Amino acid sequence: MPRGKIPHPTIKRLSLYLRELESRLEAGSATISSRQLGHALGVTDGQVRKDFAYFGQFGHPGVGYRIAELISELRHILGTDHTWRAMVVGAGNLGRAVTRYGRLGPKGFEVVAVLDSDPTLVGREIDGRRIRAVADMSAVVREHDVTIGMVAVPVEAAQSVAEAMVDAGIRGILNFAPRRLDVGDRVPIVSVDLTISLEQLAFKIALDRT
Amino acid sequence: MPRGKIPHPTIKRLSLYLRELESRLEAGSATISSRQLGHALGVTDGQVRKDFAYFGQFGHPGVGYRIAELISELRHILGTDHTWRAMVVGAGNLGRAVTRYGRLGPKGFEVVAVLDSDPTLVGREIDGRRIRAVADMSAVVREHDVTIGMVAVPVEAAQSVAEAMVDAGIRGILNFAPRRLDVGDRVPIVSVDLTISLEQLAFKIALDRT
DNA sequence: CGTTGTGAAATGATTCACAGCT
DNA sequence: AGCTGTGAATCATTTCACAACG
Repeated sequence: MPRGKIPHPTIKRLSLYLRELESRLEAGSATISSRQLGHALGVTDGQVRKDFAYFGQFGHPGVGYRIAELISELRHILGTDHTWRAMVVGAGNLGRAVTRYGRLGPKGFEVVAVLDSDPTLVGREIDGRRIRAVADMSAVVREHDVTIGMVAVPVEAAQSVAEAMVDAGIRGILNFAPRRLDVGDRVPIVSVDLTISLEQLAFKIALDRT
Repeated sequence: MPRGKIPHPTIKRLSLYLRELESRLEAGSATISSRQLGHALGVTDGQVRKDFAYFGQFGHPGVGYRIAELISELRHILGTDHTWRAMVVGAGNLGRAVTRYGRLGPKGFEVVAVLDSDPTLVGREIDGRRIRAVADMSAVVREHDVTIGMVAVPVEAAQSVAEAMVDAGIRGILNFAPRRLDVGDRVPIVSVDLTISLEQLAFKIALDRT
């Protein structure tokens, strides 16, 4: 669907546009101009128009963008116009928080399984889902047709869990462990690292001071 | 300390370099070349050298970079050569997970307080820290000399908590709520949004398919 | 030697500015 | 009148390539 090559920063902004648009639709707005949308996220109106133009012509001259329409387009582009089935590996604090995280459904994601290697946890329930053994990962992936794996285990176990996920047929990994995972380009990985976010914040605070 | 203007992408990589270097130091390595370090993160050797060159001359021709030395330099640049005191607002699943997150100390961060608005939670303990009322935020910030605030409340409360943090004298915000926070440039904000990370992953998976 | 530091060249992303549509 | 879509110009970042160094 994309016409030509898409800048990486554009893709990051697409999600931010979508979040803003959903909030405005809920608030009752029907249309929005590139100027208004850009202002909300701190980018220029031209940037907004260019970002969308990589994927087609979604706007209406003299009017702006119809919010509901643009939301569908963006969901289609991001691939969240259908639901992705995800599994969480690691039922510790973080795994439980992610599993119980609400509002994922309307965004196109669903946590369908939770796994842990601790035998005392296996069989318990989190938010209505019975914890399965990590050893059963392949079966779980098959049973639930899981496409996304979330790594929420201690850092020492993260690499081997990631490899097991790929072997089990997962298509992408969301990594919460504070280390680089090497799966040799076999599936895409997105990482969320608390300490790295904090470092970025610390740097920005120090800049402010100057 | 920085010579000239620093590209934003460079700052993001600094944290990644640091994480890799700490892991290699722990594994017993003493030096590393720009080639090896770049290979580990998927960037070119030239990129690595240029990134460091914005801040000074840390390498040794014919040898590479001495890891321990480079780690100190990076920590100094990022401002994590001293400890930042942080407070978590919101003692739900996520707030508890963040509060109990280990290994923050060696990275230069410490969660010194946890707050919640639910009176039935106030007074309870999380990981040895007594939960305080959100109404006492200013006092907590003063008592513990808190500089970083983490927003771990439901999305509806996020904006007002952020404003309260700024009023209480916080210097930077780490936001876990899935919305944009507006504090009018008064303090820097870094956001961690699970749904946005998942969308980015979904997009990458869809690309792979092509 | 192998490896850094760094200008110069190439590539990539953003801003500008305006024709054209409603 | 108001706003989009887009080529051209500007600005930012990365890559190249090589002199200088231990």
